[in-house]
Amino acid sequence: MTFKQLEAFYWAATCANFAIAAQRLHVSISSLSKRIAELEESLGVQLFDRGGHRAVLTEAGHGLLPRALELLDAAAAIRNSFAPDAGLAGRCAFGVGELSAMTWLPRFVAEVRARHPQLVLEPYVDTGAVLAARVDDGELDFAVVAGRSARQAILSQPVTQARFVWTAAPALADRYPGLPDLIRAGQPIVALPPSAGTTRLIDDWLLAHGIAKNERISCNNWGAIAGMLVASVGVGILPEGWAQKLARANLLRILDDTHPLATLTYTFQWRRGDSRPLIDQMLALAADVADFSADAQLPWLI
Amino acid sequence: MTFKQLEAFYWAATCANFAIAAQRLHVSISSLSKRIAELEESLGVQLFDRGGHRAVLTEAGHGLLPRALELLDAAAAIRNSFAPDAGLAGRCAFGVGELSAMTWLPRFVAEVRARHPQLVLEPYVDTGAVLAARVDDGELDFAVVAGRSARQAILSQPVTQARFVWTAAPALADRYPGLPDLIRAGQPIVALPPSAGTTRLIDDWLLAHGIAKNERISCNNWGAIAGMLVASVGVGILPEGWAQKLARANLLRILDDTHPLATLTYTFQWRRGDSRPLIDQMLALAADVADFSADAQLPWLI
DNA sequence: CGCGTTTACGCCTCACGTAAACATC
DNA sequence: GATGTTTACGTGAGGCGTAAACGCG
Repeated sequence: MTFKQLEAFYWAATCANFAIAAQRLHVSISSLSKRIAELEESLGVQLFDRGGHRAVLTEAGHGLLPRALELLDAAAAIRNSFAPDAGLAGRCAFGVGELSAMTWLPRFVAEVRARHPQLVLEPYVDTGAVLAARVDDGELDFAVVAGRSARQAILSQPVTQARFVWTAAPALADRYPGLPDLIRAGQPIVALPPSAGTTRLIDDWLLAHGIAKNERISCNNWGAIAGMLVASVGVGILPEGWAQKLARANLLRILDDTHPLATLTYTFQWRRGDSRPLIDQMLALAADVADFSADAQLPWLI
Repeated sequence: MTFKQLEAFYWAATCANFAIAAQRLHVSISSLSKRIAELEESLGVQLFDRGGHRAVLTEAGHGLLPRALELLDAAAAIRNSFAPDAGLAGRCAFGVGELSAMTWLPRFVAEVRARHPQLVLEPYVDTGAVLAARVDDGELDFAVVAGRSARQAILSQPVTQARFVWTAAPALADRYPGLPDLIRAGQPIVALPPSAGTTRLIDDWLLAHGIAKNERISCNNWGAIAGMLVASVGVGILPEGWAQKLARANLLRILDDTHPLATLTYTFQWRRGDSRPLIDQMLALAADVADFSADAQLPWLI
C-alpha cells in the first residue's frame, strides 16, 4: 500500500470515471488502473465492481474511501507543516462564468500566482450548470458560479454578489413607455443560455411581472450579447457597472429601475469531501477578489 | 514522501542507531540512510543532525515523529481491517529469560505460530537487564522479564509470577540448622549474574535477613546452577516447581521455608510509543501462556 | 460501434545491496 | 582504529505510457 495507490483510489472513487481521475493525477489511465489493481491486491479486497459498463465502488471501497482521505490529508498536513509559506503546488483546474472571466478572474489569477508560484492554474470558462457538472465529475477543483448548486455532492459558499439591470438600445427604449411593455411588444430577450445563472434571474423577474412567453436569443458570450443589445436586436440584462458605462457612452439605456432585478449571489462551489488545503486557500482568495462592482469592472471596455 | 520513507524515519528515530533500524526493516543501512535522505529532501527539512558521531533527531525530526507514527498506524489499521484474521505478519524479535525459555516459551511460540502463521519469530534468551537494553535499542520488539524496567522508555505489564525457594544439596542442608546459618557459614550463593531479575530477589532477601557480604558464584545458565547446587558447590534459589522435583528425587533439599523469598513478578516490556497491533497481540498471548507454576514446569527434566 | 477499463509490452527510472569512503570519537 | 553514516556504482524490479484487446451498453 502506497500513497500513490491511495491517491489513485481516492480520485478514481470520487471522479466520474478513471479518465478524469487519471487526468487529475497527471498519469495515464493505464497507470491509474494498475495502481488501483495493486492496491486491491495489497489489501486483498475488491474495491471496484467491474461487472458493469463502468467501475463502481464496492462496499469495501466505500469503507476505504474516508480512511484513504484521512491518510492523504494527514500526509498533506505533514508536507504543509514543513513548507508552510512555500504555497500550494500542483495543478488547479477551476471554472468561472464568462462575466467573472472578464472582471475579477485576471486579478484572481495574479493573486494566486503571487502566493502560490508552484500552483499551475487552469481556468475554464463556461456557464454555471456546465461548471457544476464538471466539478461534480471531478474535472474541476472548484467553480465560482451564480447561485447555489442543487447537487447533493457539491458544497457552495457565497463569495460576492452582482447587480444586473435591464438595458436596451436608445432607439428601442424610446419607443415604449416601460420595460414590461417593451418585452410584451415582442422584443426578444438577448441572454445567456438556460444553463447560466443569469437566466434564472431573468425567469424570476418575468414570473414576478406576469410575463409568460417571450422570444429569446441565447448566446454564450457576454460581449456578443452586449453587441446585440447595442445593435437593437432586443432587450437584455447586463451587469450594472457595464451597463452604466455603455449608457454614459449613449450606446444603451438603462431601463425602468422601478422594477429592479434581484441581486445575484455568486458562490464558490466545490466537491463535498474535498478537504484539501487548496480548497480553503482558493475559497478565501476568491472571496477576497471576486467583485462585480462598478469600479472593479471591465476597465478596458469602451 | 512514501510510507517506506516514513517507516525508515520512524525506526531510525526510535532505534539506537541506523544499523538496528535497518535490521528491523530488513534493508541495508545504505537503503535506510537513503530513504531518510529522500524524506528530508521531500519535506525540505533536516530530520537528523549528522554533526556528531551519531545521527540525532533535530527539532523538526522530533516534531515529525508522532505524526509519522500516526500515519503508519492508520495505514496498518487499514491493512488489518481488510485482513482481520489473516494474523500478523513480518518479523518479531523478542527476549525472555532462560527460565521462561525452559518453561513456557515453547508453548508460547507454538501458540503464536498457530495464530499468526505469517509471523517469523526470533526468540532471544538473555538476562533481564540485557533484554531491557535490547528492547530499548529497538533490537527486540518486546521481552518478558522479571520485575519492572527502570527505563523511562519502556512500558511494562505484569503477565505472571514465579515463586522461588532456597535449596541446597542434602549433604550441605543437613550440616546447618537454618538457611541463614548456611550462608553465614560461608557457603557461596550460586546464582545468575547481577543483571538477572532473580539476583534482585536474592539481594532483597539477604538485606531482610541482615546478611551483608557473601561469596557468589555467577553463572548465566540455570541448568548449570542446578547442577552446581546438586554437586554441593553452594546454596541457591530455584523455581519452586523445579526444586520440588529435585527434592523428590532426593537430589536437593528445599530449605527453611519459614523465611520465604518474595514472589517475583514477570512483566511484558515494550517500547513506549510502539503502538503496533503486534504488541497488543503478543502481550495478550504472553499473559495467557506465561506460567512458572509446578505443573507447567520442565516436563522433560529428571 | 462507442465508451470505459484492462492487458501486453518495451522503456526507463529508481530503489536496492555491495563495497568503499568519510567522519567522529 | 572502532563505530556509525554516507557515497559510488552496477544491477534488477517495477512503474510508466503507447497501443491493442476486452466487455458491457
